[in-house]
Amino acid sequence: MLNLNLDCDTHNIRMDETPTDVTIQDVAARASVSAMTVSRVLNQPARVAPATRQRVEQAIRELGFVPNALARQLLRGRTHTLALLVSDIGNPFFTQIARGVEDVAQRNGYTVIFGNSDESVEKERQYLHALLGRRIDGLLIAPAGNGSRPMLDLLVQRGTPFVLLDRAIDGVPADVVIGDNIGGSRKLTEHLIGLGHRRIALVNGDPEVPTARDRRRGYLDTLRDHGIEMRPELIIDGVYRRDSGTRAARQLLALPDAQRPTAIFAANNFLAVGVIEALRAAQVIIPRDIAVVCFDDIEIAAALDPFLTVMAQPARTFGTIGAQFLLERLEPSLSGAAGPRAAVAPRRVVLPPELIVRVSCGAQLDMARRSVELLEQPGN
Amino acid sequence: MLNLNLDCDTHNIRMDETPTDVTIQDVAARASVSAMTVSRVLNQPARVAPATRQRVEQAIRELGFVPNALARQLLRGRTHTLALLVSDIGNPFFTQIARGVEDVAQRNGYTVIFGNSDESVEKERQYLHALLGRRIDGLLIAPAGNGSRPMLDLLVQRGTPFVLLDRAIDGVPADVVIGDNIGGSRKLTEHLIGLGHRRIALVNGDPEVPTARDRRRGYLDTLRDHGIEMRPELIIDGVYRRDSGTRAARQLLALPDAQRPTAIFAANNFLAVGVIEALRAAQVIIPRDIAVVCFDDIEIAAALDPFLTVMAQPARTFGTIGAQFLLERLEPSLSGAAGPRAAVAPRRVVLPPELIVRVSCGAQLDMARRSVELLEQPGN
DNA sequence: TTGAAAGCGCTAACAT
DNA sequence: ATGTTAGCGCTTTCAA
Repeated sequence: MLNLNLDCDTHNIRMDETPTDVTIQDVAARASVSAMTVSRVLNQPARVAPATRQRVEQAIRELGFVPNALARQLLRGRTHTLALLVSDIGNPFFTQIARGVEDVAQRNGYTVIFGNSDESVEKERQYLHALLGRRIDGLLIAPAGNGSRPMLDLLVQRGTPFVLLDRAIDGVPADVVIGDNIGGSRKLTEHLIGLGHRRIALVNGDPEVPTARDRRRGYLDTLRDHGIEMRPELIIDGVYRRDSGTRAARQLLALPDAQRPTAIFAANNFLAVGVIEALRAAQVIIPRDIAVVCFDDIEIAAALDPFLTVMAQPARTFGTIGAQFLLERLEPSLSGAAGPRAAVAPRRVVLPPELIVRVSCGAQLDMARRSVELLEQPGN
Repeated sequence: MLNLNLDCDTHNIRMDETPTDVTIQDVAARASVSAMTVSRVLNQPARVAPATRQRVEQAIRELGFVPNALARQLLRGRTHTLALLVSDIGNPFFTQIARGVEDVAQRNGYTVIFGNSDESVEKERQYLHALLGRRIDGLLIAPAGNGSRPMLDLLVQRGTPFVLLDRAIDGVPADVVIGDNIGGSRKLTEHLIGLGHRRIALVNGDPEVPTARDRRRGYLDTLRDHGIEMRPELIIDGVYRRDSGTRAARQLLALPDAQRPTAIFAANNFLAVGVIEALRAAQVIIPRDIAVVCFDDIEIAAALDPFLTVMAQPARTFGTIGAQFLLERLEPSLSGAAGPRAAVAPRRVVLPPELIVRVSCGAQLDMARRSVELLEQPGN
């Protein structure tokens, strides 16, 4: 695998030369035209004589000229750049959103800057400042929490359109794309109740986070509707992280037998993984000893373990719709030839999540067969 | 959950007013100083009289002034922006890399633009052009394939430093951060051979992709070293995607009994998931009927299913090291007060992956218990 | 310590 | 169809 460089045209690295940009002037000189003509070839090719155009295009190619977008942006006041600020880039939910945003943006000639606030309002603030400095045209943001308001107000003040993803914030006049956290939470809880569970624990994230609050609400409402008493010791707050789930599960397992839950509702995918880990470590069998359901999908895991019931959200769609909202504000022509200055009122879209119950009789038999044979010939 | 807006200071949306930028001039006027003074307050606060500075700072705050980075960049020729172009943002491997890059960049005052080439050289080309237009200072790229060369040559020509991540490309004079795909592949294959397997299938990605080529090589070399005959029908090429894995597994299952593999080596995490799905669908028990190992980690899944042996790569480190390489080229001062113009030769780092065998006797017993009880009381 | 002038690379608005 | 002028918002000289 030793690769001798047999290539002849390998360019040399000239780190020493002053990295002078190839400008439009250079191209103009090379093609014996004015800078304006080059500019026109770039922006309105039809308005340049074919012969001239060809000459200019060749010069561009020969010089490897790539127009400086900064200069254009400075002049036009538009950067054709969007930004997506999420609270956890490691979460597949946000990754999917990113795909959706990137897709729509790319198709419309926009570039996307991704940022990761790590659930920290401070980091979020830093990012926003950098992004505003870069004069992004619009922002999609999954706010770290209610502490994000001041920054959002600044955006409003500056007139930079933005879209709230996944988490709404009270009183912020912006488009919102969220999931039905209360409804999804209700369905998940009802699913458990329908299976006969009464002592259902909720392993939740930070109650400051809107989604966590709503998931808790759906859980509580459903218990109440079914006349099941809410038990404080079965509700554990934390953060949307694996270790938080592990800790919560341990705490639940430490309860006296009579109080221990028969089912655990993990309010988030990471929490669920943590919970499952802790349960296995404690030799607790899912779902025999304790059942587990979770809000958010764990796509890959679910493919490997059919015993996980999840509430899956159409994450990618969060991104595409959010990006479309933004683009409609940026280019009114896109919003279906709308009125001239019809300032669209903030929109709010609630995307319904989907309950995915993968377990089936067949799967169970499969699992049974699997483990029975397991001890005979381990081969992994 | 109906949120009446009780807030009084909610700013109105003024989409109609011309969104005139607050400029340095505005601040200067407000503070009764020249633009230069404001500029200095921003860049070299120490060189401004405290009294003046305070006045300026207040004006900045009052006007909500955020300096236009575009103008500064245009002037200075440096954007303090890096770009990360990966081939699949949905892959946790690249997500982890992104975290690493973002981390280092942020800490050094750089912004990162993420791009997703979707394994398409054409999309990659479009992105690169947009990025060059934006005058990024440096690029980290997991090239889509050997077809990426022309673009990389352009980067070399322009003198924009870049780092190749995960995939090296012959004859491109740039820093490289890759994993030991051959070595990792060998270990994985040896693991299977050690367990007694002889008919080991390889479910691989596109042979055009360097990592796929290397993983194949490690597999082949190991078979040869152990005197095991390579069987063409057991080597299936495809792409690094779940459905490709599913298809490959089906194909393998369709082989006559005598030829069917006893173990499958999935060359990538997504392929592995597809393979596992297909096997379960066919009532094939892992690892009794067929063992499965895979290159790349499937972190979450592994937490749920201990029967998966994987070759995990330190993805995040790929990102941090890559970003550091870039920054060292951009700001020589970072590279340990190196010589003035010591043009560092291209560096090549090979990060060793780690074999993770999670299955244990305890886990097996756990699984056994689990399924035995399963049919009695399903509760998920 | 502060200011005036010039210009980064590009394009809108006028010429021609 | 092509060219000229001016200036986007900022910072680098050079002066005061």
